[in-house]
Amino acid sequence: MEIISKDGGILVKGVECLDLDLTLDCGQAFRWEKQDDGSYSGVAGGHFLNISKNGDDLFFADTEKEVFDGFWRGYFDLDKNYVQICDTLKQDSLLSSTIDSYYGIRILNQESWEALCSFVISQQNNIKRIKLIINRLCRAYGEEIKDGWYTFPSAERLAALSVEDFEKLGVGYRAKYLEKLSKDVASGVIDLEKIKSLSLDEARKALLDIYGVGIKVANCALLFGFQFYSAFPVDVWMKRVMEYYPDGLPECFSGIEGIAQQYLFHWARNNL
DNA sequence: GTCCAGGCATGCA
DNA sequence: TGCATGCATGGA
Repeated sequence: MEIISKDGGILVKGVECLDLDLTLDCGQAFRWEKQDDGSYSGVAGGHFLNISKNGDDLFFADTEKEVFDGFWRGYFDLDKNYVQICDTLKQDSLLSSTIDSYYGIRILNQESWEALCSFVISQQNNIKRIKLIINRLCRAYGEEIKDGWYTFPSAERLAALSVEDFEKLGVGYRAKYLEKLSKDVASGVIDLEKIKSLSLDEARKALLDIYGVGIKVANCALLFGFQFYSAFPVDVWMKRVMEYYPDGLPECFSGIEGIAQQYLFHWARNNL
């Protein structure tokens, strides 16, 4: 991997196992929009980004080196060896064919607050509508950092909202969960940074104490927002996949269960 | 009109 | 501990 400053952005050469379509539009992040030229635009970590891929070259448009090193490099998990991970996972026969079909899915290291909120909204909901709601939330309460592009609102900002305010965004019965979650994170009753430092089991336990967070939402948040690659979310799609693993998960998933899960989730949505 | 979606809290046994 | 039920909304 070679990193070059070019044309006001950052060019990363030699990026393997990264497919933008599969990674940015697979139901782990909800704020990326495909552009007519095939690139993706979105906001994460308070930064706007347009990203494009040409062969093994990845281009971060209008991006300073500091922001790339400080945020995007980690967000796209560029320092993890996904080629090796995929080789390991392909010891499993179902994943072997799945990875061949959908090569290049990565885990995005999202901010814990955004991930937690997003997956509370995701429950008993479909991906299209999750995106719709989160878009409304950001437009209403986020900060406009580029024309038409808004940040994900902070817990402090959302702590000022009432249950009715959330309901107006169309979140339905989840409004009461979001209202309490926002206030508790803003006040420090829930400390997301501390949860990051815990073991997987302890972190999961802490998330399960949150009103509106069950085992599925907790595991999604752990995987996508707290960097626990062993978290293995099981939703309605993954329940169907689990019939293929009656004896439990294979040994080769160990430590990277979450990455295996992303491939299986994608396979299930396209084949079951 | 009916069914379903990256489920959860609640009540009851 | 495990299971049934209600829950908001919008797209298919």
